[in-house]
Amino acid sequence: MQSLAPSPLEPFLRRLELHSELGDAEREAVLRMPSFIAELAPNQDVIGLGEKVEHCCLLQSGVLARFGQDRSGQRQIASVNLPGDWADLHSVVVPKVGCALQSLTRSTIIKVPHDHVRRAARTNSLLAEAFWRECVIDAAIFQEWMVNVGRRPAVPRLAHLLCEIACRSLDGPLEGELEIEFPVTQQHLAEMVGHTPVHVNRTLKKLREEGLVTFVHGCVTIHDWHRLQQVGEFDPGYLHLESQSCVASAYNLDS
Amino acid sequence: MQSLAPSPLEPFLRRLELHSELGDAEREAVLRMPSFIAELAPNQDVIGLGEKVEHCCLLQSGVLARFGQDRSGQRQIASVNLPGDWADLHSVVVPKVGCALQSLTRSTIIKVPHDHVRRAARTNSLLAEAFWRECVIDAAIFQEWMVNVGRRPAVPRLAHLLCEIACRSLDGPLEGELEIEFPVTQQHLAEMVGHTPVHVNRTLKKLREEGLVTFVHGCVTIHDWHRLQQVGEFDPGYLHLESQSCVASAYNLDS
DNA sequence: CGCAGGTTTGAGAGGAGTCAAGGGTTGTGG
DNA sequence: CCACAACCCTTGACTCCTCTCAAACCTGCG
Repeated sequence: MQSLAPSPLEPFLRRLELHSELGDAEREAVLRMPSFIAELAPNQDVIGLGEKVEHCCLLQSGVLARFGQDRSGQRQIASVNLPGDWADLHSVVVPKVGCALQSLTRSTIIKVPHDHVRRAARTNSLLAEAFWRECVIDAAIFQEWMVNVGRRPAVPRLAHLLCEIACRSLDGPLEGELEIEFPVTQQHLAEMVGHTPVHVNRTLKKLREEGLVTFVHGCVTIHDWHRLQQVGEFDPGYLHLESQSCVASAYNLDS
Repeated sequence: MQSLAPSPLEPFLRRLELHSELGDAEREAVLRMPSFIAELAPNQDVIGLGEKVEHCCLLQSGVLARFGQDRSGQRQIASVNLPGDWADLHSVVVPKVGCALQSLTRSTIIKVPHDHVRRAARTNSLLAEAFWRECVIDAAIFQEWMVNVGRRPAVPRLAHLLCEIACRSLDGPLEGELEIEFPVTQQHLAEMVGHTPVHVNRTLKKLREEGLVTFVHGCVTIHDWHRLQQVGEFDPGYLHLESQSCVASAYNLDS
């Protein structure tokens, strides 16, 4: 790999390469995409409900959430983005999605025009496949959330969420006591798990009293990772964090 | 378009073309993919939990569901497939997904080896994009389900589900009284909306008493489409059933 | 200091789950 | 042809989880 000028897209390229084998051509294509940095205040719309967008957002720092809402205005967060995520890569192929995208905290994003992403994908099929794969992994996380929201009672439900956040924030094998920056409000947690803020508060209290987790000012302290994982029925497989865990023999199609 | 030998994949090609502009090369590439028909009894696994697959399934007739489960074995259906759906296209790029795929009723599927789908996508970037787009639309439906399961009380929740099924089964504008084949049990409905079968039964009773829907032996009769849509807070936009509703200027990248 | 936004706690109401029993259909085997 | 089992649907009574409403308490900030 030859050295390229440092690009703000580098961490995002690394994310792609976690799941897909890319060659120099693909790497260059990604790093050459034009990008614009934007700062976001907390609770600021990146994409409004039903809005049609022209570029996609990569999250550099902060927390973003995609959510829908019911008629009464109650919001349900369908997914959360952490630094390093291609937050709305899907909008490249479906520019008008029913979900809004909002910052939960002060965040900085990198905007890349759809045209360039699409062109890169059109001229480079391995890259197209990598993008496609990222979107599918995203969807796998939704599915896990569906199970969480649809089936688990409050305590395991919140535990599961916190386990996921821990795995996605930290890397490497987790163990013992952990501390995670996750600067969202209990209101936000409620919107993620499909409960009311009041009930999330009581659930957090239970988790605290069990000596499992403390959540203060958006700082999550997991006191016993193993036991929390038990309680949350959490198995990190669906996150596909293992390098190449899902790459399907990228180069074996020499026919 | 020149005439090609009739292929069982034709309806699935049509589905792709609903969302993506394809040329003759792409059409041929799809229709030339080898395919194997398989029959499924009700409640038969197509893909087991955590299994790794080598071909993807297109649903010709019947109903398929993708579901996860919590530790106690409670199942949550994350999505339902109706005839014409590329049921697990996503498995082409992520062959090991955490969700199982099962038939809910007697079904017939068409299996296409991953290799061939992947090869078609690699050699034809418009097709790759079309596949990617299908997966993203799938995910948009998950998101809507998240809102449904996470936020709506029983009656609107079930109403919303039935509205979606109606829109996806029938085509054209809906109105007045409708009848839909949806041969699943109340148990299955419960797994879709995240409730118990008993509670689904009571909810169906309410819908019936309101004169909105009758569900008998897997046959759904919607007595008042407009009002059901109201009750279910249903807006079909997310299904992307309008032709070309999400195609992003497929051919405007002549650079 | 006073205000706003977030957190904590309580009391009461209501929605959904559980357990259990009875009723219909369908299909199979005697 | 009938008996029986299996499966699904239906209903009731009771429990429990979560929501609602409301008040108090923090904490940071203008």
